Amino acid sequence: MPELPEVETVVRGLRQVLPGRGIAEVRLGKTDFIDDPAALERDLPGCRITDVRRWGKYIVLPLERDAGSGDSLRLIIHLGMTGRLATRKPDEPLAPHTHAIFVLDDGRELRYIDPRRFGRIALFSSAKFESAFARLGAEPLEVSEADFRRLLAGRRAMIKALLLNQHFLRGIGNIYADESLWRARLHPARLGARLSFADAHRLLEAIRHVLRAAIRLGGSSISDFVDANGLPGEFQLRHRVYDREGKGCFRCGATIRRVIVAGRSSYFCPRCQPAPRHRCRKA
DNA sequence: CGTTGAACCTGTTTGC
DNA sequence: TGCAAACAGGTTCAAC
Repeated sequence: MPELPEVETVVRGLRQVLPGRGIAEVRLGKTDFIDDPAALERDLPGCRITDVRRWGKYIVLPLERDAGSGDSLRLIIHLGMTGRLATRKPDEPLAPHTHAIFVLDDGRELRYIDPRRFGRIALFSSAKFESAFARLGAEPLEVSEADFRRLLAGRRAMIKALLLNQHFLRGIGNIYADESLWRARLHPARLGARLSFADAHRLLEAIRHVLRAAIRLGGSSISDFVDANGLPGEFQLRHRVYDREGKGCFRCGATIRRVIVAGRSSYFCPRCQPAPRHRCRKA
């Protein structure tokens, strides 16, 4: 569910209601995906949420303590595969797998739901946040074409692996990697360093186009993604290759195939996205 | 540097 | 129908 467009959708929704709100109380369920549960319960009450930001696939809530002691905190939330984050009124029934509730000072609740618990919740000081998150790659919607070309240069990994690597670019996941590669007519097993100038140009254009369109439509709702208000996205209706094995390519009609690249299902059109002929390195 | 496979969890879909 | 296998939007780690 949650790649860059879905996280951005959630962030935009939460930004309408969270900034300025104080955290009154923290209630936790299962905590095996939380870095330091005791720290949340100890340090969060009394904090005020000043903003809602996105950093790759992370939701970042900058906090200030009303004592004004100077050391600001950042609550970071990663949705993993099945995480959901939304505000609810306290009388609304608790969804199954609700593992964290942040009670706000207006009586509403920010609830985190995650059946598989592949997500992550952690509290960082501003300084530790900077050092830990600066290591991630550039934002795909902000990186320049020149920088993108520089990133690709010398990378012997397959382009699909690079797109999924959050230290290469931050925020792209399996759906948007495949959708972008299809639009750019690049086979997922092509090597990054072997992409031509024109290939790189098309790929970055495709990434920008696909991510922007997905954000505009509120993300992709495969089975259960909903935004901060509980509404599903619509970009799944616009998927051109993802999860379309055996169906016709929207561009040329050839049969979409699925192969495993970088350990993940990768959908591509064998005609539009021709397989690379890697030079044989042995013997 | 790179790749692969497994692990972390639960739920849903698919196949025999 | 029933049960088991396969699969799922992500990340991390060990082993090669």
